[in-house]
Amino acid sequence: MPASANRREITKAQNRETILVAARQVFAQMGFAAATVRDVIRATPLASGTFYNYFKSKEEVYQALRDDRALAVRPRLREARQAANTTEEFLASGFRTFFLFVLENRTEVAPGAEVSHIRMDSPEVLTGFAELREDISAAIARGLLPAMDADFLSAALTGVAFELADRVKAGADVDAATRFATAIFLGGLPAAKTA
Amino acid sequence: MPASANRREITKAQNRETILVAARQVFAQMGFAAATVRDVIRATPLASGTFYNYFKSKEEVYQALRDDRALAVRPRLREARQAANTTEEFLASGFRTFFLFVLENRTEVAPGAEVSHIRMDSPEVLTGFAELREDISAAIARGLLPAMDADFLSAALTGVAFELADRVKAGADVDAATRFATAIFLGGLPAAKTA
Amino acid sequence: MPASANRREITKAQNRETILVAARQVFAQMGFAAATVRDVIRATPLASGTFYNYFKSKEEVYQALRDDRALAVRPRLREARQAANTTEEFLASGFRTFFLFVLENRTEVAPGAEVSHIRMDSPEVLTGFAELREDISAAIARGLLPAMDADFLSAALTGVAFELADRVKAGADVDAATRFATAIFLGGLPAAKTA
Amino acid sequence: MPASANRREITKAQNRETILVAARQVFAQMGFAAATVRDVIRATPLASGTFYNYFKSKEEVYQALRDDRALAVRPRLREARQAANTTEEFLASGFRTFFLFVLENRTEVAPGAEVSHIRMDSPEVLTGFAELREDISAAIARGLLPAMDADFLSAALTGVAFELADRVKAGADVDAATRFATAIFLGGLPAAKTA
DNA sequence: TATGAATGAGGCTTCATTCAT
DNA sequence: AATGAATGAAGCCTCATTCAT
Repeated sequence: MPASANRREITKAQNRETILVAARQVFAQMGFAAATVRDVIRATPLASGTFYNYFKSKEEVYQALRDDRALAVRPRLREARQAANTTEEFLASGFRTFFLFVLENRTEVAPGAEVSHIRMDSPEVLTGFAELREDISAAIARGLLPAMDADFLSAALTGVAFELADRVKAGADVDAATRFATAIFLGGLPAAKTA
Repeated sequence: MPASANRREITKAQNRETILVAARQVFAQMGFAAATVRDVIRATPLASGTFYNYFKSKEEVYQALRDDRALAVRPRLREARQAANTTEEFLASGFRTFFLFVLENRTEVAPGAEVSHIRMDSPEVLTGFAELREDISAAIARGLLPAMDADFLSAALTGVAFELADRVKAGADVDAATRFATAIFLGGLPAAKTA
Repeated sequence: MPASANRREITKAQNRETILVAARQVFAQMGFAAATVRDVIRATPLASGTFYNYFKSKEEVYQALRDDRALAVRPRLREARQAANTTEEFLASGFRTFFLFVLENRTEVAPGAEVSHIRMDSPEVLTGFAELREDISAAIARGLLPAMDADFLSAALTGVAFELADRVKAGADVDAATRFATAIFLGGLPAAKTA
Repeated sequence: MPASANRREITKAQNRETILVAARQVFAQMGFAAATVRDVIRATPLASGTFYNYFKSKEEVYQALRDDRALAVRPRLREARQAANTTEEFLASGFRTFFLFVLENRTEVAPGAEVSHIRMDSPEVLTGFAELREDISAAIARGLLPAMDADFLSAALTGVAFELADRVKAGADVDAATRFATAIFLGGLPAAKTA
């Protein structure tokens, strides 16, 4: 009965997705620490027992959520960086891709909710950071970037990207943010100087 | 009987401190989301009811912890920045002060615990960010920094500072991190180039 | 699977009833004010959480108890009053029905326990009072009762009924109490005169 | 140091009174069952420990409250009944005195608060009921009332008095209520007939 | 005697999870 | 696989009461 098996597969995928979508809203609304499995279930048409057919805990949902996003953004970032032919392209396309992704995926956050930066060491996320370091090393090898501590550079790029992403989420212009971040790394403060 | 009133005051201050110290350890060990008020109380010689004479919830303790730290680091940062006579000094002393503070205040984190960055909008913390922006604007006016978007610059400095601080906590050298961050903002990647 | 759905419904109804029975005993034994939800649960084979699947608080159980009783006695009182063909029948059958009901439903009260008359304004109870007033007005219209303030009469009947019911619960004869109350309303003290 | 001892006595009496007044308001506002000793203390300028210099529990305060009121109304009722020279006077002055007392002593009740009729068997209250029975027996002996079951009559008078008192508290006219209650006991429904 | 913080028992409630249907 | 009520552990918090000052 392949058709029926198929149907079942589809339902399973749908239920998983239903839970993930609900969890994302709930975590955004009340914050991860305050949210409970019950809250996630309640935001769903499913029964409480059904949750456990898909996830073992809210931590696992959270991991899945982050991994999904990491999986979604990683290829885009990789492609952007690897297609770069100049230092400027390497930086600008990385920042721009990240800002656009953040903008697309922003969820309405309840005022007063925590901004939870839960630790990011799931394999999928760690792979994202590893890829950044790899791409940096490759770019240094290709001559796109000067020789330097890839770990420090990766940290600095990440920090600037995340902080400016917050400004973008708050309404700042993607192009302006991209130009600013790129300028800093290309030439420091003098390069970011207002005309 | 002022002496006796004093004694009471002292005990109260000690109890409050006892709770804060315990909370800091507990949050570091198990992560803020997983920690409970009970866990904090258990890490204390005090009775459960006593906790509620000082804080209403674990969120309130968390706020107090952050505010205490913000209050401690803010004057040091301000002084470092305001004493600067050159662009390099402005950047380097700010970064170095922050890295040293983070190192002094690092708490042993249980492996696998979340790194929770709960929302940072308490007055004390917000004041810290506001002070950074003020100091940037003042530095621009003094000619220490070129004219630019103070909001973006503040975000970029903050991002680099926090990310590199993580590396410092993980064992990176304070001087190396300071030099790297300063070089990036002084002259971009070329300036951070390995000799 | 309607049978299985049925089974569940039955279990639910049984649980609800179990709680109500336990609550009634507990309230009678220790008084409503002194009783706790825990006491009610302990008088039950159910788990603590189960209580909250049925009631939100002891107040809600209390309401349910009173409403159940109000629902049980109201039709009997209505029928007794509406079947009356004489003033005496109207009064006597109302009092007798009430006394008998109270006797059937009396719970052993621990000596020293409060007799708590929590507020009686749930819809079911209020409807009981409204029905009495309606029946009084109808009886006046039918000529069974002389024209008078239905509100005052309703209050007087209620007061006499409840107070004499206490004597009945304490062992007084239902017939004697019924005769006395009826006589008072038929002809005042002279009519209640001992032979 | 008699003056100072005196002063102390006065303060003690004032504190006791302060607590009683606060307790009365609190019980009226939230209902006896929901009220806590803490609530009473909070409605007071006194410290929590001070409460226990005067009362052992909220039950004891409640007793004191009722006893104070019973002590206040009892002589008035006795005097009213004993001064009566006719059946009508006996009834009317008893009811009127009670209604007036209730009106003077009514406390604003929070909507939705329980109307708690906690058990009334403190010595002071029981004495009030005993006095009513005594006065009834004496009145029968004096020929003011016909011979009848003093217990039933006491119950009926009490029931009518308390129920009509509720109407009086709700705004009904004291004279109208007195006339109605008196008429019922003098001649039953016909005597209470609207002109 | 008054004060008010400390105590810890214990009531209240929710929660994650199980499991019979 | 889905359901949703039952479970009871455990967190939350208040409370009555004590007691050092």
